Amino acid sequence: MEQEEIVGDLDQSVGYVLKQVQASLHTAMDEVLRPLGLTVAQYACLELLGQHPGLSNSELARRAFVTRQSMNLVLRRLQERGLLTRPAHAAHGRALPTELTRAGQSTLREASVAVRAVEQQLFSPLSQAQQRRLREELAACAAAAIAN
Amino acid sequence: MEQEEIVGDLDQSVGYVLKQVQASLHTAMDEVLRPLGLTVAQYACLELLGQHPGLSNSELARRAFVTRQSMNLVLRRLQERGLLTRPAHAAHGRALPTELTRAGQSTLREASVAVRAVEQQLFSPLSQAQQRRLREELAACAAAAIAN
DNA sequence: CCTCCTATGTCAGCCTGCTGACATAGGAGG
DNA sequence: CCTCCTATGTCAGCAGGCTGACATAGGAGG
Repeated sequence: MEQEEIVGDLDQSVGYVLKQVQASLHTAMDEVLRPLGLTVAQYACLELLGQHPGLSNSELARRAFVTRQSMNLVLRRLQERGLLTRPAHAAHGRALPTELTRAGQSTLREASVAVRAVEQQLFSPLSQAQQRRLREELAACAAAAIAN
Repeated sequence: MEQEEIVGDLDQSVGYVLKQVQASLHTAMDEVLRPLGLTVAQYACLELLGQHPGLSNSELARRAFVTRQSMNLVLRRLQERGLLTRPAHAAHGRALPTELTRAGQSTLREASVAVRAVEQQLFSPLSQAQQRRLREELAACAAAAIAN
């Protein structure tokens, strides 16, 4: 229908290409997570808790790039499914430290394997060295953006 | 509150860092576009039409990484504001070729300048050569993902 | 010529994420 | 000690995006 050889200026924009790859990643992740009954946001939450047990709702939200309110809903769903536990009352401040249950850890392991495969597939056009450099350069941009 | 020096495994994931940068870009774009009364999706639509006049709803949706239904709503809003025009009836198939009005082109120019500045700022930690290589490598991944 | 098959535009309903607001807990500073 | 100030959790309301569905236009293939 369209001549794809005609390369517009948008393909010259780093931001557009970045969005393109991110969209591909999100779609691919959604496809492999759906059979496990997980959304991408829910998976992100589990992965964060797997690597940093005891994170609070707000802290999880920041690291998953969503608001506290959205993360709150994610946590509630996962808690209903028995994948994680939160104390009813805060021991010290108001922050409620969250932890994975056995079931949560099990689900996370399954999901993590699938997502890792997806990621590996997506970045397969690049060598290991290229992937590492890509990650470092993107991390530099992210760090600068936060500092700003 | 948290020791940021502690680097978890997630920061070793290209996908996570990619998401981080993309989230920063989206937030920054939203901030500069809001004063112009535009959402990120609306800007994307205008930019696509500026570079490829006559694109249909479905084609715009694909290139903006949303569904036809979502793009349809975006187009309707922009049309109400007089920023673009669509024929009431299709000349040939069912596709309705969309074009920017003078007002649309004007708004696009303003927005485009602002967004370009944001992008330049975000990727400023990288040299021109690094940015170019980054874009090419990401484009390679995107192309492979589509081919798959 | 007639029959699939695909692509497009559109409607309805749902879910998710965000903004705005509020109460509360802890710490900083006078 | 009392007063801001910040951070957190949570509730309510709203906008945006997605899935599912339908009708229609055009082309492919027998």
